[in-house]
Amino acid sequence: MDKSRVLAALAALAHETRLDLVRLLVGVAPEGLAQGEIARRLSVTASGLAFHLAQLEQAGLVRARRQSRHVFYAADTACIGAVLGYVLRDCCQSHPEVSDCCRRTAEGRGAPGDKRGSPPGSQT
Amino acid sequence: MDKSRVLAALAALAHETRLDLVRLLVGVAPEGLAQGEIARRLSVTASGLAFHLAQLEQAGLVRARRQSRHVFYAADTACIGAVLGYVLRDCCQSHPEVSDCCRRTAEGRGAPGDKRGSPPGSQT
DNA sequence: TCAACGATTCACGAGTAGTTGAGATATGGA
DNA sequence: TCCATATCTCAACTACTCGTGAATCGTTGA
Repeated sequence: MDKSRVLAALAALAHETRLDLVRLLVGVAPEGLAQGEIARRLSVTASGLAFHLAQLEQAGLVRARRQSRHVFYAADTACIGAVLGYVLRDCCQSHPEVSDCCRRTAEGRGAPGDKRGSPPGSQT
Repeated sequence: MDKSRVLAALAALAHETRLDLVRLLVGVAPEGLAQGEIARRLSVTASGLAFHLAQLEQAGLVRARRQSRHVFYAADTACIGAVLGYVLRDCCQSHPEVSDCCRRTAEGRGAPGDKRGSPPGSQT
């Protein structure tokens, strides 16, 4: 897991459709879903879906598997975890507060002293 | 921490210069560094740095603080952790393998059965 | 007030991402 | 073989991002 792979993965995740794709595919991992079924569930066009799946596959976040006329896409849960772990360790040097907030948010507990209820500039 | 904030944060992180910025600023958190000092350390132009810092600040990943003629930028470690935690929980539904790989990578242990030494299509 | 310094903003051009529709390709069944 | 279905590829277009240099703004100290 090197820097360029992590950058590609982050760029791949930084799009609403692809984040939805990852959410959907992680939910059905490790079997995955056929492209047509994904298109139906997320209401995206076939060509748009192919584009986004290709991005995710190139970033290593999902893997494709042909089965007769269908192509099943499955989330690569190990790769997704490795990307998050890389950001935690290499970019954040395992900073205690980063790790702590990550764990708390992941456990659905939120931050105890969450001073930033709304971010500067992102409120509507 | 809603979806649009996470998307903005991921997009902000998905750039080499900004990932370097985050690494640098997390390393000196919570004090932060003045913009000129950051520019020197990372060898980027002043205008380019201002652009990237603005991206990071808008995404909530760093915070600016004026001190006389200097503007100090500090990483918002809680926000960074929350973004990672959101991806773990909301997008990956706390999938055990994702959490596991994340924890292992963050602890520098790597994955035990890492079948993907190199990703499909990202090797040079 | 003035000069020096740090930070910000602006315009411009190049490159890339995203969306869409049309057509091509591959597979399975009648 | 023919048709229906599933997936892929391509071109065209729009919109955005990024890097750069110049100009501008704000603060400080003489």
